[in-house]
Amino acid sequence: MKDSGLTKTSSIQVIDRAAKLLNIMARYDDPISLKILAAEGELHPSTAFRILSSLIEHQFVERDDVGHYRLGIKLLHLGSHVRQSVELRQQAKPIITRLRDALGETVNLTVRENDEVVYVERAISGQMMRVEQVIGSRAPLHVTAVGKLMLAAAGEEECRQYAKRTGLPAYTHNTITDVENLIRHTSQALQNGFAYDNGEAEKSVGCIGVLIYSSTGEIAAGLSVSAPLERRKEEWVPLVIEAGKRLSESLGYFG
Amino acid sequence: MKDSGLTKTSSIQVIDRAAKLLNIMARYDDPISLKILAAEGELHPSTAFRILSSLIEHQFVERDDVGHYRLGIKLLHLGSHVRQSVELRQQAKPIITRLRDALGETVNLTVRENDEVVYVERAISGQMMRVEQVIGSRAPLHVTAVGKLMLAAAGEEECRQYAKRTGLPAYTHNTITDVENLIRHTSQALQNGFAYDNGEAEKSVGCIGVLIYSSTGEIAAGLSVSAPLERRKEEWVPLVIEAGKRLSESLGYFG
DNA sequence: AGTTTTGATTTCACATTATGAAAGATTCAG
DNA sequence: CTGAATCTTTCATAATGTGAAATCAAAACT
Repeated sequence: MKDSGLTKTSSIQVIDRAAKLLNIMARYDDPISLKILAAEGELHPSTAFRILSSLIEHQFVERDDVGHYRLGIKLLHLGSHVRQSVELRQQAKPIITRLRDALGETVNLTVRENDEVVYVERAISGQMMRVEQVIGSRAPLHVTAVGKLMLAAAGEEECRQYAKRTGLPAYTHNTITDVENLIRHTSQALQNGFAYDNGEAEKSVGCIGVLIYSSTGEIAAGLSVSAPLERRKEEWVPLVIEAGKRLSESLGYFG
Repeated sequence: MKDSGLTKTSSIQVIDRAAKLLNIMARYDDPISLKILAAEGELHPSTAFRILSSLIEHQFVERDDVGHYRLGIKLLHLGSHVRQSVELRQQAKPIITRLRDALGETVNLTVRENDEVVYVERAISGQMMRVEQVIGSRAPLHVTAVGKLMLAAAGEEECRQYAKRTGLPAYTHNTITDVENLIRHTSQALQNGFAYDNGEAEKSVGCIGVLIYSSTGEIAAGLSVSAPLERRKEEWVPLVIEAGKRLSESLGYFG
C-alpha cells in the first residue's frame, strides 16, 4: 500500500516507517506508548508493534516495564562514531578554507587507512590550473607528503614492513622506491615537522604536508597544500605548520 | 528467503539487514564501497544498494563523491538524544544504589512530565515489606515529595495554575487539596532543600525527596527514598540531601 | 471485587513489497 | 582505448510485511 502517495525515490517502506517511529521518539523526553507511536506514525498498531520489536532486537529502541518505548543505546554508539568523523571535518573546514585563501592553492585533509591515505575534506584553488583530488579517493602512503610523515611516525620497522608489503611502486620518476632512502627521507621530514611531495605521486605536482594530532596524542589526519611544482613556495611551510598546529589544538592536542 | 535460518523472534528482515549495514559501517573509520558492504552484509548488491538509498534519504547514511558510504548525521542527533537520558540514569544508578544500601529502603529517580512525575530509575529495598514503583509509571506532582519541590521551583503562579488544571484530587486523607496550603507547604519545602510525602500519594507510605539540577541549573530530576511511614526516619534527611548534591555535581551543577 | 473498556499482542490470509537475476551504465585499471 | 569491475536500474515473482480480527492483559470504573 502507498504511504503519503508521493515518494521522492523508490524508497523502502519499512525503513521509512522505522525512521518515522525513531523520529517520533526523539520528539519526546520520556518513553511513549504504542498507541501514541502508532497514531503519530499513522500505522496500524500491529505494524508499529512489529517494527518496534525489530528495532528493540538491534538496540535501536528500548521498552520499559510498562511497555513504553524510547530510543535505544545503539544510537548512542553509532552517534558517537559519527561525531568523531564529523568533528574532524567540521574543525578542519574553516582552517582548510583559510589556508587555501592565504596560499591560493588547493588544501586537502586526509586520514590513513592501512597503506593508503584517503581524502576526506578539501578546499579547492580558484585558479584555472589547479590540483584537485576527489573526496573518497586514495593514494599510497609513500608517494604523499603526509603519508611519508605517517610512515615515519610509525617507526623504522613499520617502514620496512610497508616497503615489503607494497614493493614501493614508482608512480613517477621522482617516486622513492628504495626502502633505505625512504626511511632516511621520512625520518628527516618528521624531525622537520613537515614533508614535501616533489612530483612523487603525480608528475609536476608538489605538496607540503603536516600531521594532525588528536587529544590523545595520536595521529588523527594529515593536512597538505598541493600546487603545480613551479608555483609551490618554500615560504608556505610555516603557514602550513601553523594551520596544522591550530587544527590539532582544536581537537584538544597541546603537545 | 531466509537469512541465517534461526530467528529468535519474528523479526523484520529489512530492519535486520539495515541494522547489519549500519553496524558494518561503524566498524570502519572511513567510508566503504557498496561491494564491501554487500559482501560483508551477505546481501545482493542491488538489495544493499536500495537499503542504503533509503537510509540516505533519512540521513542515517551518507554517500561521498566516489560512491562510498558512511554513517549519517541523523545518528548523531538521535544519539545525542539518547545520551541525555542515559547519562542521567547512568550517573544516578550508583548513587541511588548506595543510598538504598545505606538506608535499607527503596530509592527512586523521577523526571517531571507536565503535571506528573515519571519513575525512570530505582533501587529496591531488600525488605519483605517495601515500597515499589514500576519504572515508567507516573504520579501527580502534588502528592509526591519531589513533585511538590518541582511545583515550588516553578513559582507560586504556576502552582495556582496547576491547582486549577488538576483540581488537586485527594488520593488519601493526607493529600493536600487546598491551593493556599499547597503553596505555603511547597515554598517551605524548597527553602528547606527537601520535602516529605506523608502518606499523601498512598496511605502509610512516606518519602523524603530532593531536586537534581543539571549543568545549566535547570531541574533535571527528583530523587527520593520511600518507606512505610513507621520506618521513615528524620535522620535520613541529610543523607538524601547529600546524595542529591552528588548527583547534581556529577551532571555538572555546582550552584 | 467484579465488570467494562482500552491498550497490547498474536494469528492468519493475502496483497503488495522487496528481492535477486539480468541488463545497462559508469568507473576504474591496465 | 579497451576490458574488467562496480554501481545502478529494470522487471517478474517469491516471500515478506500488512492489517483485520481475535485474543490476552492491564487499566479504569462501579
